[in-house]
Amino acid sequence: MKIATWNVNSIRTRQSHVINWLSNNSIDVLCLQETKVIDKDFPREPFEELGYHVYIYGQKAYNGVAIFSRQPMTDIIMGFTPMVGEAIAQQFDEQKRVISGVIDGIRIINLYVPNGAAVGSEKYQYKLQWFQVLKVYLDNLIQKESHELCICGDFNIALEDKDIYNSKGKENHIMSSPLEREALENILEIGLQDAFRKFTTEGGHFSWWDYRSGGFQRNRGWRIDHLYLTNKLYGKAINCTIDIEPRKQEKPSDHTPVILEI
Amino acid sequence: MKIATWNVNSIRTRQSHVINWLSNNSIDVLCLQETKVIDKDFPREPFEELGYHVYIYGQKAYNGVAIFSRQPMTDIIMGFTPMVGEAIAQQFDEQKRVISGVIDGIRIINLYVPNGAAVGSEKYQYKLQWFQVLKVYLDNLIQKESHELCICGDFNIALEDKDIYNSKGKENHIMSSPLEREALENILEIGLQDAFRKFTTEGGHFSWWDYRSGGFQRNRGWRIDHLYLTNKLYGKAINCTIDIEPRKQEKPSDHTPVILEI
DNA sequence: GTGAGAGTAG
DNA sequence: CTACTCTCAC
Repeated sequence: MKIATWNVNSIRTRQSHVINWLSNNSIDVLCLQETKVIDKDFPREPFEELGYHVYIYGQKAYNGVAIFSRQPMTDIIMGFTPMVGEAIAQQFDEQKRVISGVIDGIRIINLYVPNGAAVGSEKYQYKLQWFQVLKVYLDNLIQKESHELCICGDFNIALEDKDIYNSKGKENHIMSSPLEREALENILEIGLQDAFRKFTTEGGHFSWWDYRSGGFQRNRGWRIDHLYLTNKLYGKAINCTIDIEPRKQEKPSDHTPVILEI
Repeated sequence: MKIATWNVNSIRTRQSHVINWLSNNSIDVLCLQETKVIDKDFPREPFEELGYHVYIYGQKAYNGVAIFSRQPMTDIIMGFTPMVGEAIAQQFDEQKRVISGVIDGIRIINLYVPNGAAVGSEKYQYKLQWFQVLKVYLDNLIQKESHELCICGDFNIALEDKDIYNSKGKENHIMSSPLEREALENILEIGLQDAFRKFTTEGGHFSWWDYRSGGFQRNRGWRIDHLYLTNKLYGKAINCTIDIEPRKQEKPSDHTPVILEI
């Protein structure tokens, strides 16, 4: 079984890219971020024609997440609210960043973590708070269910310096600042491990390259798209790779897919 | 010799359309309207590579006119000001709608007449005033020079009911109202004749179809792009046709070229 | 319906 | 650098 995560930066603009990629890669579950479209305008049909069940949670212009699954998923959860209650989550769920469902006894949680703009900014505070809500979400989920977890998506955080093309001078950069890393590590403490790092220890593997100043051509990338697995599932992981082909194409997303095989 | 007029609705967006069309049609002079680009960003090179001399008079976002000519033109005039003086023309030349040059003893005057929005509106008044300035421009030009004239472009006026797909209910419509027609007829009184009407008398020939509500598919068009000639030149006219092929293509301009052969 | 630009976001 | 929304113009 192959589970992939891909920030497509607009599903409408990237429709053909995603179709081509799915046609050439036997993906069972694809988690998408930054679909940037309200649900009624989401192009479901082309993906349903490819044989996928389509679960979407979108908004206008920004954010938006979706899961495509060959087999139907169960127990779909949209946003934080069902797990943490309106009191805490309602304001956070104005931004559509979380969708989850169960397949083959695995709960897949697809996240689009806030970018955070600049360290210390209001959006940075929002990002850190968002992780606190995510923690409550996961704690409550674990109390209710006993599925293995695959928590994946665009985390907008590189946990280690080797996940950044040139880590020098980025000690307090957005996506690599200590507070962000702590926030993510705090999440992982519930018992999650980075699937990619089971198979690859060296640095220089990236999943995102800034559109600006030829980031991809110069390989100035960051590894910020991740698949985190609970213990049993981590044990079953056969492979985890980054496919940079989609990033080489015409009008690509700035992210490229990461694929887990179990 | 073939002289054509074409409102391209953005030369940058229509670059390939114009290149293809020029490659397949032996055009000596092409008058363009609505280039919608400032002079420094005008894509000169592709047209110069096709063998044309490029004369441009543009502005940001709106309006903008240009002439491409196989042979160099002389006595280029940009805007109204050189002919009517700043006092009258300066405000009108904020909108780049007039460019002119001489080739083979013919002065070609390329016009993008204001649209006028709605009858009675402020823009309608502007359109009528603009014709008064054009009259002064032509009177002064005729005093200075003795060239035959080819006055062409997007006139945003259909002079006769048969130039409109369904003239009923358009008695006081923009582009066909009596005051607009009078304004244009007043210009023609200096001794100009419609080249298209030398060869075709029946109606139902159009040069513009609204993008909205499938105007082209339903052939709901208007003939508002014209080539007017002084007597001697009118006598020499061999043919004048509308080429609707460009309007059939992907992402077309809402106008299609009109070609004069002399 | 289509294009350009300003503003916003990443 | 890319994508979206909004406004304006036609």
